[in-house]
Amino acid sequence: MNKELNQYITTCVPLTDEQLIFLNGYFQKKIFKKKTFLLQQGEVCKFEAFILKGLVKTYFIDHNGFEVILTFACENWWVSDIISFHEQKPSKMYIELIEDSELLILTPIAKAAILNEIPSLERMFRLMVQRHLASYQDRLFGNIALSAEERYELFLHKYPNLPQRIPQHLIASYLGISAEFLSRIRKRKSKK
Amino acid sequence: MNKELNQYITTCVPLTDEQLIFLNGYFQKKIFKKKTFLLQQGEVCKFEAFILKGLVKTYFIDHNGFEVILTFACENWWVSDIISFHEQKPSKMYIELIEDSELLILTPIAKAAILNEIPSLERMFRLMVQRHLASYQDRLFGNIALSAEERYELFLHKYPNLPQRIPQHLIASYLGISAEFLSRIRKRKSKK
DNA sequence: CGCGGGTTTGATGATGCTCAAGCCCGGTGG
DNA sequence: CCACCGGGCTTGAGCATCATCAAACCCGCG
Repeated sequence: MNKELNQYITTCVPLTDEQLIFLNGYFQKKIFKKKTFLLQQGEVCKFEAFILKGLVKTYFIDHNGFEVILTFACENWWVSDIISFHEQKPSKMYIELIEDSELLILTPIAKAAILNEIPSLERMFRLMVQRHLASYQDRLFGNIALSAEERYELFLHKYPNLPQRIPQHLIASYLGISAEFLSRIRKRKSKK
Repeated sequence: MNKELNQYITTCVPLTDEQLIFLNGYFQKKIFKKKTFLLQQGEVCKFEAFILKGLVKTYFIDHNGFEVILTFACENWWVSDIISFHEQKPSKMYIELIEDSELLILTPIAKAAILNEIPSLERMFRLMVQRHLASYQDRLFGNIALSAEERYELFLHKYPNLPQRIPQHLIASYLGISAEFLSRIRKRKSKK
């Protein structure tokens, strides 16, 4: 039984203790070193993972070979290539650890088994997908409507504890700007 | 019974004729004039709509009062504010018709009734959300990794029949550029 | 101690915006 | 039927934002 997972689940769906026990049995706790790839471009994503400890980035590679960060995920978030996972098609995505991490892994078979037994869990997974959707929607809007500096401020405000854990150049990539320009933004800020 | 809807559904989930008949009864066919708002900022979204005919835009308003187009949707697509609809929370979005349109409207109550009777339809709705997710993901990547001209080419390539139906300045907004700049891109293109 | 990855700084240049004006064209009223 | 209007598209000039490249710097780590 895992406390964090249970807490997360029960904020989405009310479940009995028996159901929680049943369900916990289908997750595999695994530990990974940083810089490990959980998924590489071309592979089919075979997991949804709940993060107990650590920090993960997901990204695409652009046509100059540079990373474009799609998401960061840390404690109490899910990480996966949702689309590749559900359609069992090759992914365009890389998922790589930024920190040593501890994950609860859910395979497609395990997920099917759980949902078969506890159909109301559909709700939790739907919420998970919706949260990702909302996040992409906000970021797309931000990237179009906001300046780089405003995007940075927003990022600091939304994720106050993350910036210390993430190298600058990755934050820059997430914001859609060059590492050099982020450095200048920070300099301007510190002068006030 | 509606042919287009049935066709769409059965490519997602195999259903019996009885199920299709049952299900069709829960959709309301409605006709709207262009420039009608299906949803405005602050309202709770009370529908998911399948488009039989016509063209719709969804957008946010930025802090200068300009539209930022999130999506276009036309025949055989769904339109809704997925998040507002499911959480029954006020939306940040506008949904407005670009053309006179014919829609099949599904209310939260009707959706619940259908899913209660035909649980396997969950799959179709999950696919709908996933397609939106994939689309936002691709656009976010494109907006970061690609130049305005590349984004425009990609748009023409992905939706070859849409550009004729959509005013330039809306396409510009969708691409995240000014109407003037799109005009220049088109001029450059035509010179080749 | 030296190495290497990350960050900073400067100089230069491209991309795309803003503002203002003109143009084209379909719709509307006289 | 024409004149006028208004919205969308184009064009030009000037400018802001942000990228690129190169060099220096910083600092933890082997």
